[in-house]
Parts: sequence; C-alpha cells; structure tokens
Amino acid sequence: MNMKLNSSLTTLTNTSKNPFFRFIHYSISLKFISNTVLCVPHIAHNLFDKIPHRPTTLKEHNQLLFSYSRDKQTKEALNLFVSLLHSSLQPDESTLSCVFNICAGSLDGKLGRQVHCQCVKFGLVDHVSVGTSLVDMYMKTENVNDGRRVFDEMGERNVVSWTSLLAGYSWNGLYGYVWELFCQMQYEGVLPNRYTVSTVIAALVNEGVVGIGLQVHAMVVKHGFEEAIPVFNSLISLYSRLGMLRDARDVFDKMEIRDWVTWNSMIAGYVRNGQDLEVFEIFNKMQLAGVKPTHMTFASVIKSCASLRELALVKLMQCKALKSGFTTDQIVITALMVALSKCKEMDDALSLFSLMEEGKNVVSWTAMISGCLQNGGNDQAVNLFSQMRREGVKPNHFTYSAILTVHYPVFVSEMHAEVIKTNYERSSSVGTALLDAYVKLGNTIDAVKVFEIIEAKDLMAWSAMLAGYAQTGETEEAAKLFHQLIKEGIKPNEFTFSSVINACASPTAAAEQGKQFHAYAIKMRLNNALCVSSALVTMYAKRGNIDSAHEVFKRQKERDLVSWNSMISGYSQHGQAKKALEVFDEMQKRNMDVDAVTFIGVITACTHAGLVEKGQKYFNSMINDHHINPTMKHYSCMIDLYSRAGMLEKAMGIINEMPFPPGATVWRTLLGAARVHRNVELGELAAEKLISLQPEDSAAYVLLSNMYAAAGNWQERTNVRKLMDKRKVKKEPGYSWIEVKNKTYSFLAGDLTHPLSNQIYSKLSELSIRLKDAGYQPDTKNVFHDIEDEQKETILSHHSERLAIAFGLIATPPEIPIQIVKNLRVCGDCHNFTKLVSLVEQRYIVVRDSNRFHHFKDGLCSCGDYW
DNA sequence: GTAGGGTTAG
Repeated sequence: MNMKLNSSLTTLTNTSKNPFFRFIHYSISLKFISNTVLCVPHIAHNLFDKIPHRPTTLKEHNQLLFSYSRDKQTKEALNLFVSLLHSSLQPDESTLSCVFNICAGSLDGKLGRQVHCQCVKFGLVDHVSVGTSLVDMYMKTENVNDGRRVFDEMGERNVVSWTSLLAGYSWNGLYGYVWELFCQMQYEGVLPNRYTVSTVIAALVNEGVVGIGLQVHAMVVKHGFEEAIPVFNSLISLYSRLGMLRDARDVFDKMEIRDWVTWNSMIAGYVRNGQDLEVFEIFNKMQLAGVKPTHMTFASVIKSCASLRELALVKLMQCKALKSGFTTDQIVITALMVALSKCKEMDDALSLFSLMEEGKNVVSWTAMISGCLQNGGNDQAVNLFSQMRREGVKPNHFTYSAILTVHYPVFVSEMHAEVIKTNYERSSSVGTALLDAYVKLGNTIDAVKVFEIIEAKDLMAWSAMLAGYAQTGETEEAAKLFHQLIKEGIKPNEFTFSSVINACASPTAAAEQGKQFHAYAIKMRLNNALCVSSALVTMYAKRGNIDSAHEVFKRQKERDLVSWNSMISGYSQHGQAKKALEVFDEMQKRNMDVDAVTFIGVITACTHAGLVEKGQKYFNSMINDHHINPTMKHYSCMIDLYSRAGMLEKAMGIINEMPFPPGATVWRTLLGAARVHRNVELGELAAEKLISLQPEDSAAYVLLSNMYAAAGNWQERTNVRKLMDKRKVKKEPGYSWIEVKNKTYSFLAGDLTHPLSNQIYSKLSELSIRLKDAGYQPDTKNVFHDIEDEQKETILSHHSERLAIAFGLIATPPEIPIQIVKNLRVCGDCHNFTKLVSLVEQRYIVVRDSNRFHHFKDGLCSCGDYW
C-alpha cells in the first residue's frame, strides 16, 4: 500500500474519534475505496462498527446489501461487503450477484474487476446468477470483451444471462450484435422474455432497421407478451422511429391497458414525423382516458405547436401546462422557449428564459442561443454564448454545432481551437457545423481537414462535405467522395443526391457525370424527391441541356416554389424568355406562391430578350402586387435590363433611386454597358466606384482599359494598365473548355499545347476562307491593342473559343452538338464567327459564357445577337 | 426540452 496514504490514514486515526467514518464519508471517492479499502482489513472493520444495526447472519448481510443496492448507497454496500469478507461468514451466490450489480451500477470497471478477483476463490462465479451479474458489470463498465468471456465460460445460461449480454452490447452502442445474438439464443432453445424483447426493440430503434422490426413484432404476437406494456411501448417507439406510424398506431390501438409511457410514446411518434394534427388527437384522448399529462407530454405537444408555427396554440398549451402545475418545470419552459422563438416571438422567449426559476442548464441555454440564430440574431447569440460560459455552464455538442452557424472568420477560428480543447472535434455534429463554416468562408482546405478528423461520419457529415465540393465546383472530388460513402455502407438520402448533382452542374464537369447520378437516384427511387428533381433541373440547364431540364420538370409529380424557380431560371439563362414567362404564368394560374428569386429569373429573362417594358412591369408588380421588397440583386437586374438596351440614363436613374448604396455588381453591370455603348463618361464613373469597392478585382480595370481602347484613347488605356501593374492586379486569362469522349480539354488564346495543334490551326485557316466567302468580316473593334488591323485579325482568329470549336469539329462526328464553356464573355467577333460556322458546317454549337448560354444553329444564335 | 448537411438567383 502506498506510503503517503498510509501516513495520512495514521494522522486521521490519531486526530479524530471516528477517523475512517469521516474519511470514507466525507473525503474519499469511490475509486479510492476500490484501491485501498478492499486491501486493508482493519480499516474496513473499523468502518463496519459504524453501521447502525450490525447484521450477524449471512441472510441479514444479504438483505442489508440488497437494500443498499436498491437505494444506490454504493459506498455503504461495499463497506458491508468488505467486512463480510473478513468475518467468519462465507458469501453465497446471492451476496456475489448483489455485489456485482452494485459495481455495475457504480460504472467503475476497476472496482468491479477487483471484486471479481477477490471472489474467484469462492468458486461461485460459475453460478448462473453470479455469472449473469458479472456479464452485466463488465458490459456496463465498457469491458465488452471480458463480459463476453465470462458469458462464454458460463456452464449454464438462462434467459436473464442472454438478456444481460444483449443489453450489454446495446449499452455499448454495438447494436449490430444484438440481433445476431438474439437469434442464436433462440436457436439454443432459450425463449425470450419481455425484457429481452424490450432490449432488442430498443437496439433496433437505435439502429433504424426496418425489416427486422417487423419480425420482432411477429414474435411478440407469437409469444404473447400481451401483458407486457413496456414491450408494446418500445414497439411504438420502434415504428415511429422508422416512420411507420400506421403500424405504431396499430400497436397503440390494440393495447388494452396503456400507461403514461404509452401515451407519451405515441405523441412523441407523431411529433417526430411531423403529424401535428394527430398529436392533438392523442393528447385529447389521453386526457379523456383520465391519464394525467406529464411534463414530457407537454414538451412534445408544445414542440408540435412550434412546427405548426401557430402562436395561439403555443399560448393555449402554455396555459394548460401552467394549470397542470408545470409553472417552473425546466423541460416545459425550454420547449416553450423554442416554440416562441419559432413563432418569432423573441421577446417572450427571452423573458421566459430570464425568469427560469429552476436555473438554466445547458439545454435551455442552447435552446435560447439557437432561437436567436434562427431569427437572425447572430450577435445576440454570440453574446449569450459567452454569458453562458461566464455563468459556469459548459457548452455541449448541441451548443457548439448551433453556434458554429455564425460564420465570422475570427470567431470560427476561436471556436475551432475551443472545440479541439474540449474534445468535440471528433463529434459528427460539431465537425459538420465546423466544416460547413469553413466551406461558407471559402476555405475548402480546412473544411476537408475537419471532415477527415470526424470519427464516426454520419450522413449529414458526408452531405456537408459534398456540398462543399459543389460550392467550389470540384466535381471530381465530389464524385469520389460519393463513391467512398457508398463503399462504407452509408445509404445516401435525397439531400446527398441534391448535393452531388449540384456539384455536377459546374461548367467544367464531365457531362456524363450528372447523368450517372441521375440514373443512380432513379435506382434508389429518390429522383422524385423535390430537392433532387430541382437539383436535376438546374444541373441539366447549367450543363446546356435545357430540353432534359424541361423533361425532368415536366415529369415532376409534385412541385414546390424551388421547382418552379429552377425551371424559370433555366429558361432565362438560355435566353428563352418566352418559355420562362410561360412557366411563370402557369405558376400563377396554379396559385403558387412566388418569391424574390422567382422575380430575379423573370426579370433576367426579360433582360436577355430585350423586353425592357415587360421587365419594368414585372418589377413594379413584384413590389406592388406581391409586396416583395427588392434586394440589391433585383436592382442589379433592373440596371442590366436598361443598360443593355442602351438606356444608360434610365439605369443611372435607378441607381440614384435605390434605397441603399449600390454594390459592386451594380457598377460592374453599368461599366459593361457603358463599354458596349461607348459611353466613356459613365464608364469612368462606374469603374471608379467599382475599383474603390473592389480594388483587387481585375474585371473593373480590364473593362475600363478596353473601353478606352475602343474609343482609340491609347494613352488612358496605358495608364489603366500601369495602375494594374502597380496594384499587382492581373487580368484573368480567357479559357474555353470542350469535352470530348468524357475528357475535358482546355484552351487559352493562341494556345499551341494541344497535341493536335497543327490540325486545329489548319482547320481554322480553312474555315476563315470559307467564312469570308459566306460574307464574314472580322470586326477588329474587339481587339483592344494599338496595332495594325491585319495583326488584330490574327489575334481574333486565335481566341480560345475558336480553338475549342475547331477541335470539336475535328474530333467529333457531325451529328454531335459541340458544347463549349468559356470563363469570360464571348466577344462580338467570335459570336459572328460561331454563327457562320454553325451554318457552313451544319453543326449545332452551344457556348456557355460567363453570362448566359448561346445556342448556334443555321447561322443564328438563340440570344438574337443581344447579350 | 437543445444541434450540424440539401434544392432556386448573378
């Protein structure tokens, strides 16, 4: 025994009349007893003297042990046991199983193992009840392998032993073993009892297994556990968890006797599945049946009122809960706070929170913080978060995952550090929130690092990472990740598919990729889920395949606002204004709600088609008929609408009338239009504003310099270029991509790196002769260098999109449309060139530039030369 | 009773 302890014990013995009594009861922890008392007989004896009615026979010992165990007086029970070990009495199987039960209850594995070692000499561990208690003890203290070994070595096993083993695996989250062992048990001829069945069902509930749940139900019927209310209660939970509410209700209806757990389970089932009307039905029936609602009943029902966003109902339930005496109940008050926050009644929620009498715990703090976050009060949430910690309440994984939806860069880094310190980094929910924060901050590298650290990645974590890749357009990475999650046995849901399909909408993605995920979604019967079909419409539209987008839209069995918006935006991007507006009309005919996004689609459709008056009409109608406040994006659309039509004064007028200062997009739009319409004065103004807002954005300098060049003002152009050099701003080079046989090829202007370069350039020379015969005149206005026209022509003829088109003509058969993606806007001369190529080569060519789609066919473009 | 991921816009 350790010297230090020995001397402190000696000191205590000398200074106090009842040293061990005080020592044991006031200072030492359970662990301490386990390490010392068992080994020190005289300590135990002295302690034993303090027990009020000293038992003498084994039976009396056992009875006292049992009552200590029942009242969870662990220390007292262990002391009694130690004294028994040092008396002349021999413990029997009841003593030992009771002691192991006590160790299991204390959750102290070290202690349990020590007691086990002490008891081996009594030779009773083979006894079925002792063995069973031992299994339970090892399982509860996370020593799964030891528990299993004891079980395997037991000579005789009964239903209780088997149930302990099953419950042990379930306790340790190893649900997969539970069903297997349950089958093995029956194979060995042991019939389950109601506890076994409850345990198995609880495990299935946790694992979410559908098929097996039905088998268990069949068995319940077969073995007739009719009188076992807990079995039925857990069946109700099982079916609710699996979304099989009708089956849950069947069980509920067939029960002759129901306890309050039954009613609460049924209510919780309806709440979980969003069937709020049924919640109230059961709640009323519960009261009619004379069963008093508990605090959990109120909490569930209030949650239901919250999801209905019915403030009146929330208040009604609040009154009812108060009348039933739950005026200060923490759980009920927390549920009320959440409900009020959901109904946007933040003042009421906050005042309930500040008045919480029973003290605020981590749940109520987190509920209030989330309430602020959902109502846009990020700063308020951050303040509450620090206040919570000042008051000594430690955040849990709920709190961290909630607060991490605040995406202030410095705050996110601070939280990341804190999450590492508190060991929540590996938690799936916290990790997911953190990785999403990095994604939203545009930092994919850290997002990936966080993702890799998450220990047990659940579906949400995978989906968040997929969404991250979708945002950065990393289609290949997204596809790889998707296949990896399948390989790990995770079953994707509709959200997983919407993320990965969204990643396939990136302009550089292989066209086949999106189709493959579409096929996969059909196979998994998830293609009709709203978010999947909307993602498909957008993906096909962005990939240039507007017909497939419409096909998906047409086949949708149900549509929501997003579905309609996706189709309108799709048509609008393709310049098919008429169709976009038809979809909008159809939407209104069906009395669908419209929103701010709908009008962005509608107005841009008008912009691309030059329908200025119509655009203005829709803008007015949005404000006056639909009471939607225009955002910056709407104003940008309107400025685009007017300035593309050359009505720059009108555009300027809108800028002056805007209720908030115009942002960079507004000035960029105006600058582009000023360049096209050669309005140097307005261009200078717009460029100046744009450069002051975004000094690092190359587009502003390039547009301004091109504008000076177009006006022949080479001096000013040189000045702008010099300014760019000084500020180290680089012009984004123009790239074009083309996909041939599932491989993407990219071209720079004047590119010579392609293996077929020679053939590409000779194709271009051949085309240039044929096009000139067809009346093509190079438009050298589009070359912004102070050089001779002949040189300008050469520069034009080697723009990246032309190289890509030439390669497309060489490398693909004539019936295949050529699809090109360009990162900048296509220039006027290349637009003419492409029109004529589509005529002389009889090819369908689709070009997606940074702004919209151009469909070239028979010498014409879908944009009507208006872009 | 509290939490994280997803679909529409430019």
